[in-house]
Amino acid sequence: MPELPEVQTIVTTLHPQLRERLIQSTRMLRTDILQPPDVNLPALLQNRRIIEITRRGKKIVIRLDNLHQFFIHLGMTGRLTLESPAATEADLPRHTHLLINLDNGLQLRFHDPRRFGGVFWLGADGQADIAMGPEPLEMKTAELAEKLASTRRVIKSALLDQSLVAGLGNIYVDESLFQARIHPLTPANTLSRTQITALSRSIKQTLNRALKHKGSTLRDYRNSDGTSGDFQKLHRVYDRKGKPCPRCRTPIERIVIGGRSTHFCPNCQPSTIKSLAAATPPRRNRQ
DNA sequence: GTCCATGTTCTTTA
DNA sequence: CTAAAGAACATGGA
Repeated sequence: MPELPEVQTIVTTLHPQLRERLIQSTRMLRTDILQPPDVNLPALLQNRRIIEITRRGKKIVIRLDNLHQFFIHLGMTGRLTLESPAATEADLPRHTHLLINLDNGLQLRFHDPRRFGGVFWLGADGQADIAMGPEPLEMKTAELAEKLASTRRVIKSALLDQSLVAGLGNIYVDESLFQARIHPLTPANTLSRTQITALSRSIKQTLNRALKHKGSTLRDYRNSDGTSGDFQKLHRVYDRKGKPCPRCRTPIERIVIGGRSTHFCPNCQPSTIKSLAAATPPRRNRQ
């Protein structure tokens, strides 16, 4: 759920509150959210000072004074919040998995009902960005072009692949493709130079607008202080099936691509492949 | 009961 | 062999 704008909002909020803080104690209420499963996280964090908290793709990376680091991934429903400690553990909200008590009397909490997220210990040598593509806000158009030329997958699926570009998810891919006027089923390696230039710009603009509004809250996402994002009000296609396109009033369509719901305007985002039907002819019986 | 969900990874198929 | 498509993961809300 949380994509780059949501994760960045959390990191931006948390950084000034976490930097220089001493970790006094750590409590794991569930151990199956930790990777690798055999590390003793409470022992590794005890009396360590947090140097900084940063973002890479959708990962929240925390670096300690001994140069060890770990990251938290929020998956679909994860929350990372800073609050006053509960009187007892029974008072904690259901699905709270990790508590980190700080020397300013506050408590960092990881909460995740579906548990698609988790805590990943990297230690001194682990790298947070193995198999991750460039940061979309920093990538050059040529970089995007090179990545897209290397795959025949449809553009919607390609942009969701974190090894291609890191940080985009279902919302911002749909919104970016709409702004660039690209049909989501277009094979990535058939995009024109002009389309790639437009896409590169659209991705950055979309993410920057979302950042200004502190992300999109559809259901689960909250900032670390519990507040919601605002950007869902400005979505042009995502979750707007049947509603009029803000540009041409044609009803927004919803289709499923790679198992993910995909929203687009059939008029503003025409398929450039003249006949998608002809490109994938009806299957004939073999032999 | 059904379907759907802001994500990733493992398995199967081509 | 590799790339791509599909299934699986776990919970809750409509």
